[in-house]
Amino acid sequence: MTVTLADVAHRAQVSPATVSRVLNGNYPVAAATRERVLRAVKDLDYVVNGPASALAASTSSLVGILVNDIADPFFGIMASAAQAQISGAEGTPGAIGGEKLAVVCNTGGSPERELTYLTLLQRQRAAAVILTGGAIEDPDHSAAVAAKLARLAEAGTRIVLCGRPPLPPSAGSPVTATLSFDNRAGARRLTGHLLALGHTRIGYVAGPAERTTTRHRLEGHRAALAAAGVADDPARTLHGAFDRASGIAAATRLLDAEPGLTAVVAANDTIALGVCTAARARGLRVPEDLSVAGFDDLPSATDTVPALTTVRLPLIEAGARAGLLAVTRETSHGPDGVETVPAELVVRGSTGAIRGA
Amino acid sequence: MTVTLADVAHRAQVSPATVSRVLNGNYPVAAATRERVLRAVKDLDYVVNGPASALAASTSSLVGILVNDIADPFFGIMASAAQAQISGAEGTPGAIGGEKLAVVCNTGGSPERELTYLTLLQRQRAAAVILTGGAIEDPDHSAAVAAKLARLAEAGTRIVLCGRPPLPPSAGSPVTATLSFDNRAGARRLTGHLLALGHTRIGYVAGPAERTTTRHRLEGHRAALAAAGVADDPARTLHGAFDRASGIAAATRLLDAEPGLTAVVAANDTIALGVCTAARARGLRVPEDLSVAGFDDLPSATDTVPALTTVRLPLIEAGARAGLLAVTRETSHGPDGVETVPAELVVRGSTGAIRGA
DNA sequence: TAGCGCATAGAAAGCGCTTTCTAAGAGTGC
DNA sequence: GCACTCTTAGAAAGCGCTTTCTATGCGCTA
Repeated sequence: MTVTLADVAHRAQVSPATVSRVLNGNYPVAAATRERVLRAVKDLDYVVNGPASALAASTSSLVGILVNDIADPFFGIMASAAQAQISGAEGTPGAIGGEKLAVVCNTGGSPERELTYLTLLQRQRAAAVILTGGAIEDPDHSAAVAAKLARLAEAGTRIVLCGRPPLPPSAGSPVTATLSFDNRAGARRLTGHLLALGHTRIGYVAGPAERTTTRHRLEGHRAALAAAGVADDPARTLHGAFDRASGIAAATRLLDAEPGLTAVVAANDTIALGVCTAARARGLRVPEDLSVAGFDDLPSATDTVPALTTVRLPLIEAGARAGLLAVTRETSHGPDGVETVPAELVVRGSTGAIRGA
Repeated sequence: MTVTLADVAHRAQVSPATVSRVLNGNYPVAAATRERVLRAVKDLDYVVNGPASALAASTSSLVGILVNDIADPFFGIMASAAQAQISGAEGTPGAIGGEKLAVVCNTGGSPERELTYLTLLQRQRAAAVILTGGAIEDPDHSAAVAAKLARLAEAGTRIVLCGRPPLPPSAGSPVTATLSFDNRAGARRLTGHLLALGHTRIGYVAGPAERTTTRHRLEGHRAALAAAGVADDPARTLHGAFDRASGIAAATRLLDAEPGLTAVVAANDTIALGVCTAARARGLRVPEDLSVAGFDDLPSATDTVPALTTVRLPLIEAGARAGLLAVTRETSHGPDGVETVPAELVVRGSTGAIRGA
């Protein structure tokens, strides 16, 4: 049947214990012995039995990356960076254990599936779990997630939040590290930029109401308006999904209701692209007739003409850092294990001074 | 410490064997006993130890979905459909085992990472593996993949190809089922459509040269030209990546070299969107001055004005079917387990009759 | 009433690793 | 030259399940 560790041991003329030690590299083995074992491994084309290994060591080599929407580049970029980091982290100083299997789990934004995946990963005794993207703002669900994370942490699973707000810092929080995107500050700067250009009638296309990311960005937007003494007309804010169709629909409604808008801020770049499309469809030029701004600085933000003014989130860096924190003994800088990821304003062609200003 | 099956057995006043049987549902257990066990499971918040279970049963509940590019909606859509199907397939007639953990592994198009992931999934004794997207046309790599798949199949892992060409049908092929996209026929129809509109100077923006998908679509394109007796000028074909930037770059070069082109066919929709952008950037109207066509019929194909003429691939259906084949005892229709997924021409606004025709 | 089969549940032997505990040599210092 | 430490490797006991084999009790038929 399949080759087992015992077969390797036999061929290398050593005990199973020695083979295990060579493969896991956590115990001194004489160079000659090691060579012999590695040769036998290669000769027999031996592949470790993961479940057996996980059972004995009571931790597996699985790292789960939870994403809200697998088809959204925002998550794709982070997940891909995290995976690359984890795959390459084997030899990293401080690395925990050997080669990891980084896998992404798509919750589709559904609270139930988020919980299901967490349970499934718990069942697999995952080495680490990375949760990306905003959390769902439902008290019941948050509590259920927190409880699940506590169970995971108890079993030794490292937990990294990437782009999520920190969990309430209770004593003995289950979370290993949190990378918190500074959505509020970024949004504040973005709207501040538009205000500085003279805009005061600014529409806002928000994301799904129940996401923390949506709320934080909206709060930043409103804070900027308030700071500038500009009244915030609630009718100028519309909620939708984080996608292009949503941007088209919302922009259309917004401009129908108030054709005098001179700028529209979108909760992310994909929505912003939709807003641009909608604007052009009704004959408005960007930015001459309408300034449009996005958020995230996805690659697609520079695909259009003019390129999008947006807020840059270092997704690749954040994803990679999340991966690193997940599989090494490295601990987080920052108080309570929370690292704030900066959100930087990037001014491009899609925003301009208000006419006559 | 953590709750084990023995704890549950003790609480339910039954033997561990009975608990196992209740949880796996593969053996008759009296209703009353089952109830008692399920109560105990709930009371203790018991979660199966996946590795232990996998070790004893010599198969895990992991299903790996390999994708070339996690940030590409083409893969996102298929993967997401497959995941949804697998998560929901637990009770399906013919289902193999219980709840599965469907995870996606991003190879980034790298042959090494493809092999690495396959090995890692082998190590985890995955229940099934789904390989999506075109294969890499390198004899060494193909052989290595085939060998790896053989090892996986030997260990009981089901293997489903989705959007890949069938493996050479050797006796005892390791592949459980193949969903082969009919790229050639689709491409032939698409170019046929342009020829029917009177176009003869048609540019082609191909994908990466080493992918089977690229080759098949290009072959279809050329077959259509040949069938119409239109000479195929190799200079009109440019290879690039499957992304928008590639489309912009290639279209620019193509139109610089031969401004008289009246149509450009792209190897996929994302490239086509880039072609549209490049065309507009040089003042060409689509479709009046230049017809543009894509492939795949991604959601973004209808986001633009005019919407893209393209070839529809039923990605959701294919992904779901792949998921089903992966986790149920269902076998593939079609000879050698190969099912051909049709590619249907979708005519929209981005293609038009040649001027004066 | 004896005997048989069927439905249900327990006992126990692993699955293939990891890791603790133990042992055997090989150096080293006095 | 002897006791001691240090390095290296083996023996063996599980890790928590699944599953085969076995046992029990019950409802039948003859």
